[in-house]
Amino acid sequence: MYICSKFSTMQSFTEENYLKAIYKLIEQEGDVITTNAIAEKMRTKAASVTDMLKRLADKKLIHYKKYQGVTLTSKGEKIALSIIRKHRLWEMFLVEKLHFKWDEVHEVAEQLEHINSDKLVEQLDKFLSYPKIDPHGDPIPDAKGKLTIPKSNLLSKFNKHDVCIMTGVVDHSSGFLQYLDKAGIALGCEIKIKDVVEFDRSLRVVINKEHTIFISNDVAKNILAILKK
Amino acid sequence: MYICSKFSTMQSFTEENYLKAIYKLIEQEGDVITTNAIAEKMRTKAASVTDMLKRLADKKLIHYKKYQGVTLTSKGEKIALSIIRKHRLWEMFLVEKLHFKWDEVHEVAEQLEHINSDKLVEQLDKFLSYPKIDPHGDPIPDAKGKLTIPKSNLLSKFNKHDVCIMTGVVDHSSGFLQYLDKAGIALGCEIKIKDVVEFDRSLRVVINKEHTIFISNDVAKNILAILKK
DNA sequence: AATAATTTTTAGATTAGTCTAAAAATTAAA
DNA sequence: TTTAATTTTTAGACTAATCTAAAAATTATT
Ligand SMILES: [Mn+2]
Ligand SMILES: [Mn+2]
Ligand SMILES: [Mn+2]
Ligand SMILES: [Mn+2]
Repeated sequence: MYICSKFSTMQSFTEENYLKAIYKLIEQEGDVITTNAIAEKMRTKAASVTDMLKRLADKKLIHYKKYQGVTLTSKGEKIALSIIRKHRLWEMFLVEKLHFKWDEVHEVAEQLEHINSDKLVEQLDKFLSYPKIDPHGDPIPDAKGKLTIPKSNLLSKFNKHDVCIMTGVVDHSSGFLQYLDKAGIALGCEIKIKDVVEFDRSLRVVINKEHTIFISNDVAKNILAILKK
Repeated sequence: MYICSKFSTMQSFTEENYLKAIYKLIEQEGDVITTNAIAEKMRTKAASVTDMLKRLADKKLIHYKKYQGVTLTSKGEKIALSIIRKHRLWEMFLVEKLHFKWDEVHEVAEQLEHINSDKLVEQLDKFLSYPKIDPHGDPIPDAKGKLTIPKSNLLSKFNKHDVCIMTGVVDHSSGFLQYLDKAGIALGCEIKIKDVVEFDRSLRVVINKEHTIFISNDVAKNILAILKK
């Protein structure tokens, strides 16, 4: 079932989701992506993935040779980036204009990212004053698909006495985001590392010069930050 | 392909569109709707409609007996109204917040109306200050699905010397809406009928006490209005 | 280098939604 | 009240996307 049968340039929701999944796997895993990795990310079976890979290859959206893994063509990458752009702009809209919390936006954005209208995206971008990052600190590709990756590090990599600014998260699950809310940790807040426990690499930190909390290494590995100033 | 396999209450886009089409046909044509009428409205074939009617009947969304036509169950009507509510709220958003023109919103709203999130709809409604009508003058069902139909008449039914207020359109095509723009006729403007030509029932009218134009009976039959004061 | 384990692909089936062509039922006309 | 025209339904086929089970290819281990 096609969204719009009028134009051959149209993708189904499913195709768009595959392209996005492949893009994100390449972004984190490396250059060539396996069938199984896609199956896991898409929560489907390897056989279904193989089917889809053939179709995407036919449409020149991916480079694919049997048993050799997958990369995106520039056409495929362009589509993936436009989906990511829409996802993050909609998340921004939901938080900024409709007062959603940052742990409530992802599911809805998963639907909104497939709405097809260039004018809608550009006007939405303008309405939001051309945001550079989304509510989770992830960069928003510009209209041309250019994405400027902010260079931050895992909080777990910083040292005692470092003062840093929280810039993003690795784990985007609502569970983790709600934990951060409770801990008073939000995007842009100051995190001063008071102590690093040798034994388990857990941290004692001061948030916004206000309150002191302990965070496990597991948590620290899912927080992104940069050194202050 | 279901949008969300988690809940049995979920409809596919296609099912939602059929329910909406049946609702609108009942609204204008009368109580019982034929297979062919649905086929025409959905731009599909009668055989496809019969297939779908069986499925909708299985789900208790319509009352359907072979050869006897279709009506909506209250469950089916509730879904139809929620789709219409979303469609009109999104049109309002596009015009009010993203500065779309009234002839540009329908296609995009056709996509947005299927986004599934109660919170999104209620927050959007609030963000727009709970509008009662959409950019074309059509009433927006409230959160409970209650729809208050504004009682207006075709401009073609009014008489010489009547002064009325434009409240809506029958034809929603962008062609007709663009014609109205050019003629300076917009929702809420005053239309004073200066003359009715016997021969072809065309009208000479004054818009907003500003300019005089001639409109054919064909046009007048597609404009809704109420008497001023 | 041969065998075992793993990954990937094929084969065949299923479901939603669509189509055309033909059969059946209803409605209109003679 | 038969016959003709129209409407609606069935039958059978197609596509996209999915699945399971089995075959083939690749990679790892002896
Ligand atoms: Mn997200
Ligand atoms: Mn995000
Ligand atoms: Mn509309
Ligand atoms: Mn409208």
